Amino acid sequence: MKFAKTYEPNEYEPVAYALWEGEESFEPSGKGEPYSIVMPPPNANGNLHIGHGLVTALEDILTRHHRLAGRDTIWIPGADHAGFETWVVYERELEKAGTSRFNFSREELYAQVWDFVHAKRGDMELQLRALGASCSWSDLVFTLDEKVIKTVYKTFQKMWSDGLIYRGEKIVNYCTTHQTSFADIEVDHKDEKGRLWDIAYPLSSGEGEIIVSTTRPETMLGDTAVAVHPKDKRYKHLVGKTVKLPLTNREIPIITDEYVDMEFGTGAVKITPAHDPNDFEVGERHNLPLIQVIGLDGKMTREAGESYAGLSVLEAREKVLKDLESGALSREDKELIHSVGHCYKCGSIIEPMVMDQWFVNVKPLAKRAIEALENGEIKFTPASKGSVLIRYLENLKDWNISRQIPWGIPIPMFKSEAGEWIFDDRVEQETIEVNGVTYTRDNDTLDTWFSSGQWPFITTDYLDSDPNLDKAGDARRGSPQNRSSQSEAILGADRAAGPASSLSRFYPLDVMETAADILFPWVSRMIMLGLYCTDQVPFKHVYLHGLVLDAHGQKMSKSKGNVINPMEIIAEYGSDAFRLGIVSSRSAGQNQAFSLSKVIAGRNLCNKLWNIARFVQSTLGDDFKPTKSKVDDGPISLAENWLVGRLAASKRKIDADITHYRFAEAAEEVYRVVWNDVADWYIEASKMGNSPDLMATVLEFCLKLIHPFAPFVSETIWQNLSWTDSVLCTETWQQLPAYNKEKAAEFEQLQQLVSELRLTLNELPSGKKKLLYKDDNLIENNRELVKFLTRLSEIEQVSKPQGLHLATTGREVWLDIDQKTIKTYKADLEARLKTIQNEVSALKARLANESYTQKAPARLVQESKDSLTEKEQIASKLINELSNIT
RNA sequence: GGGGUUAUAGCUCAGUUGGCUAGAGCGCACGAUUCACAUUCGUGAGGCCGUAAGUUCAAGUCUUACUAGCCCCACCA
Repeated sequence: MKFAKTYEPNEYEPVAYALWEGEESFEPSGKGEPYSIVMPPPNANGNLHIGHGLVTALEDILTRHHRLAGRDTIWIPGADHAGFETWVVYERELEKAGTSRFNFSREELYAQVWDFVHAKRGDMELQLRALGASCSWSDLVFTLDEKVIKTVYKTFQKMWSDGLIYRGEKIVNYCTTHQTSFADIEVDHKDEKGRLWDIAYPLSSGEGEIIVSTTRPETMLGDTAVAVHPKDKRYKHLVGKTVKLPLTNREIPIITDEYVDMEFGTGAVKITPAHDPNDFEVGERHNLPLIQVIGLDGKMTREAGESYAGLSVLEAREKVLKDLESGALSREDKELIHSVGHCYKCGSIIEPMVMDQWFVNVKPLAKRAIEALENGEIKFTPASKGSVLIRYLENLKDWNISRQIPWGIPIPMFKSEAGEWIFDDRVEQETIEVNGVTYTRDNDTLDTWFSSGQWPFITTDYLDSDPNLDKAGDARRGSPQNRSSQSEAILGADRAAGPASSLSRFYPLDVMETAADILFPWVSRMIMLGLYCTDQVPFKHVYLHGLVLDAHGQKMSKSKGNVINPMEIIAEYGSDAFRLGIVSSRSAGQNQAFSLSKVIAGRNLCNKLWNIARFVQSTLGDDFKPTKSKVDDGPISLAENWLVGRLAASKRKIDADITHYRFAEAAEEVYRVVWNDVADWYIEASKMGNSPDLMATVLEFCLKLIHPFAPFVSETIWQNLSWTDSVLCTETWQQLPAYNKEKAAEFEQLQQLVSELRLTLNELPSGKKKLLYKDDNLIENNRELVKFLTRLSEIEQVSKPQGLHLATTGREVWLDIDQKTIKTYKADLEARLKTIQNEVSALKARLANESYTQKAPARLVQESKDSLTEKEQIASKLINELSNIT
């Protein structure tokens, strides 16, 4: 016997995975219609968390399902340099070592982080293997691979030429701790209690004052105006005059702007264009000067005044309030709840800062994306996310792609002394010379989403192959002077020589499966950049999964200590159990709890399957080989005919579920068919007689059904069977033999009989029971089977039956028991009669309703009638039986 | 402020275009048993499907309002 008594996942899983890798089972077959998924690249130097566990399970199910279906399937793995995330980790390492980023050049830092990441890289890939990911390892892409950078620069250059990337001095979100700017979407807004202070600004003329309300008094040092609403009558007479800014005595004008809310505070707002996004816009409209009073280090600048320079923002606030106490602070401060932006990594308050940065003009990109979405070119699961995305795109503002961190793709832009910017990809040089002019490199790096937004066509090498985009050009490098129609040429620049990539057939992707919370930062970018660079949507479907919460529905977090590590679950229950468990009880887009009981159920299913295999192999014998071709070897017994029908129906249901991304339902169906149909009925019945070849076919079919969900146990069994010599992972579906529907229906009748008998026997006192029947061919022909399934001591045909008539079975059968026992059973019978009578009267009432009989479909009406007749018969038999009990 | 989403058994969740008796896993109760499996087998008890109204022959499912929760977006000094 090749099958050990118990299935030990930890023992078999690595063996199965090694087999797959050795056989190159995950490489695309090159045959059939392409099917492609690209993995959202996990952090190269991190560990996988439970969310990755879900991603991997879902994407692997899709991949294996389609591979089994004969598609030319690829699942492209990736590893993310995770720009800012990794940088934060590395900066902490530097800190631990007692040094800081400021002691190294950009090149040194880049090299250090590279080594740091590569030293830690690999864990993540091992963990993906432990999860059973059947991804094509030879096609793995790291987000800093040469081909990534090459494509990203092409895109950058094209966008620069098209005027979609521009240099702008704008107000950006800035973390003074990490000393980098962020995109709007990276800022974490929290409602916080703040204080609102009223400060009197005296008019320059010396007569009167205007009181402004602010939550940030320290920024008044950078005020360049006071604004009121143009319709505000209270201040009409003051508009155009100037005030003397307290503490600095600078004169600033009183202006009007629609932005001001008359209802809020005093209705007069101090305007600090350098440190508030709204004020910045007001400043632009009114040509106000910018005075930067907070530096990039979070300290007050010299412009803030001698006595404030060098103070932190909070220290400056204290001092300003103190200095104002002499009179300008006009009233008691008030509390208010307002939203404050924080760095999503360290929690520092985000300072709006005016900086020179690279921006993407998103309007044209978003417009095209919206059109594609409205045309239904991409289907979303759940569907509502499509319209959510459209709304987001409609309101999208220009995108800051500059980051002041060394770990990332360098921005390929150089500036001359005269302030002229040019594109050049020689980023390894600090200065370059073009036509005798020296240009200096911009030291910033690109926002990671700018490169990962191009992931679908980068990973499939699409730009290197599409003949439509391959318009050879010689414009290797562009400058802003000739920003004409270069862009088309640029993309084709150095492609003409290269061979067409074999992966390009996989673009656009069939499905992009990812977390719902990166719909905006990632999915939106992929759609915009995909359309822009390839003229088509990057994927046909988007499936979004929600957060995996802890067992009580709480978000997992290190601080709460409720983090569940998928590797620990795998170590205890096995990878298959983890996959089955995490996929169950979960629907698209929904944040749902992780339930260990589902993992346990999954483990039990693996055990059940293992034991089915043990039973089958031992029944067939250790040297079994099928004698006939599988298709010809049809079912013989009633149970076999029934089971073949069930398997076919089950496969249809699972196919439909997967097509509609109903993973949990598909997994539930696998569980049901293996456990209930195969183990509980077919295997049990087969103990009373079976067709060996069919039994082998049934097992094979089950293994294929379950393989996408539980690849390890199914492959391990496949490898151990005496008659298989292939790899299950790369198998395709076989046809099931034909079956006889009448025989299948007869088996269902037997099932009903067995169930009724079991129920009745359960209610009766224990002991051996004999079943009597009069004329019943079904029972006659299946006497041994019924006896075995119900544990009856004997089944006999008699001419004069006696004992308890089992009316609810709908058959002429009796349990041979004495009157005394029957009497004890009377109450149960009465209860059952009552239930049936209730059903009868409900049916009668329904059929008495003319609206129902006239308007409901005839099929339903007929069903009601049939059901009524049947139940009335059983009821009358029960009444008859009860009357016989004395 | 805007948008999304959820409410079904003790717990975690299914329930697709309305169709009659609302399902699963785990848990619980009762019973069984040792030759596929105690990670087992059989049986059962648990549900005014959040509240109120409406549409319909028929509503867990559709509509409206309400209540409670969760999530996302947003610059309110």
